[in-house]
Formats: sequence, C-alpha cells, structure tokens
Amino acid sequence: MKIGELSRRTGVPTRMLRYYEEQDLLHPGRADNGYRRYPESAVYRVQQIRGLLDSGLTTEIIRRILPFLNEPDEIHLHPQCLTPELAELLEAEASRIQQRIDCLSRNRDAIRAYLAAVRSAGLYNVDSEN
Amino acid sequence: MKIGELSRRTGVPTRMLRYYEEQDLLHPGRADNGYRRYPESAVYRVQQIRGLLDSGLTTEIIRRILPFLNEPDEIHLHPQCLTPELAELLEAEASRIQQRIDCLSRNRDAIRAYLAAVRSAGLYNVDSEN
DNA sequence: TGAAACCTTCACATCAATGTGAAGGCAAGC
DNA sequence: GCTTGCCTTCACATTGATGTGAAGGTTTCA
Repeated sequence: MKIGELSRRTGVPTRMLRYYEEQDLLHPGRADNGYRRYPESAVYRVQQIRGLLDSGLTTEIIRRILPFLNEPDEIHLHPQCLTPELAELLEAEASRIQQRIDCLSRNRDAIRAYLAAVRSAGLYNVDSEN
Repeated sequence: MKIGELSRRTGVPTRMLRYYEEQDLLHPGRADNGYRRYPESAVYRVQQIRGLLDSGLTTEIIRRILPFLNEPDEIHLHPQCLTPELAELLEAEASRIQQRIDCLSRNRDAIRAYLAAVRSAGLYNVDSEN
C-alpha cells in the first residue's frame, strides 16, 4: 500500500511515517515512480511504534529492540546472533520497561481507587441526568 | 529540606526541580531567606513525577491527576469535589495509562520470549567464561 | 487536456523537557 | 573576614518528536 493509505489506517501523519523511516524503524520498498510501498504488516508495525513512543521509549531504543519483537525471522532465532552484549541490552531494556509498567500500574490503581472511594461515599450519582 | 538535598536524594537536577515547580507539580514552602523548603514527602513525589514523565505522560496531565494520586486529603475525598467532568477526565486518563501498560507488557513479553527461545536453543551459553 | 488528489524532497518552525551559564545573595568553616 | 558552596532568578541553547509549507512530479478521472 502507499503512504497515504497507511496513514489513514493508522492515524499517523505521512510526515511521521517518513520520519520513522529516516529513523530506521520502517523500511518500505519503492515502486517504479519512487513511491513508497508498504506491506500489510506495516499497519501493526506502525501501531506498535506509536505505542512504544507514547510510552516514553525513544526512536533509538525502539530501533534496537524492534527486530526482536515481532519478526519470527529464522535469522534472529539462531543463537549465535545473540551476543552477550545484545542479550544484556535486551535484558536491560526489558527491565526498564518493567519499571514503567510498575509505575503506571501503581498510578492507575491510585486513580481507580480514588474514584471508587469517592463514589462509594454515595453523594455523587454516576447516573445523574443533570 | 533544601533543594540541593532533594536533588541528591532523587538524582534530579535542581534545574528540573525548579521547572517542575513552575509547572505546578511541586509546591515547596520558602524560608526567610527565600530558599525553597521541601517536606520529606517530596522525595517520593519527585520519584513519582519522574516515573510518569519517563512513561510518556506530560507535565500537564501529571499536574491534573497528581492531587488524586497520593494525598489522602480529606478535601479531595468529599464526593462533591468530583464533578462529572473530572470523573471523566480521570477515567480517560486511567484508560490511556492502561493502554500503555498493555503495550509495554506485550513488548516486554516478546523480548523475554525471544531471549528464552534463543537460549533454550542451547548454543549460547549464559555462563560462558570467554 | 486539465483539475484534483496523491506522491516526492527540502526546509524551517514549534513544543516539551532538559542543559548550561551568568550575575549575584546567603551561610558555614578556617 | 573571606573563601567556598549552595542558593536565587533570568535567559539562551539543545534535543526529540511533530507541524507546516513550498515546489514540483504522478495518477485518476471527467
């Protein structure tokens, strides 16, 4: 598909799709006239990139871990591709991600607990029609 | 405590602590000479702010939800303080946070699964001494 | 054939978070 | 008392992710 369709289907502006390509997160092919051609899988890929960016990861980190996230590539499954340094990077990144999850979970719980507490106090009626 | 101590204890530069104050995330008192005075609780508060910023929330969102996160203030517990609009904001923010958690969890799992898969393939020895 | 809607690259602007430095007041130790 | 270090405010610079617009080629359709 062309960039416009990918943009419509993901809600991400074309400007950003070109930017992600510049950052080595996307690698569309090219048609004869120079237009970018994206595979179906790019839709999911873009959503994944957006989610990670929204969660505070930088394009640089995303670029590094992306090859190991969704591609069931035979290439990457060969153990010799996993140098100790790379394993360490992935471990480290997984734990930084875990830290974020913990922080977000705590705060989500706090918000929900607050809402529940106030509502159970009874004066506020959720179904108020006013 | 003074800003320098808070900075040392949290690892956040004084410049940033002043910035968070400007963004209404911190509200230190002032000593006679104009120096900022922070309560003990500011240490946790700053860590919480950092965690949320690292997780992709903006200072504006943090400012809005912060009053409902950790202060067991009697004030906020009165149901009449929870307007329907505010409840909606908190609900919406909680679900945006949940979305981040889901995205991060998926990707953390993918990284860990990849590491496990490659390692179980056996050629790569975690305890290699070379 | 010509208008509309797409695509290309290039470039400058913005916004939030952060870095950094200047110019000067206060405080603790020698 | 003077130096050293911490504090103050003010201000400009940078970085990463975006917005926006110009100038021009391509595809589609009437």
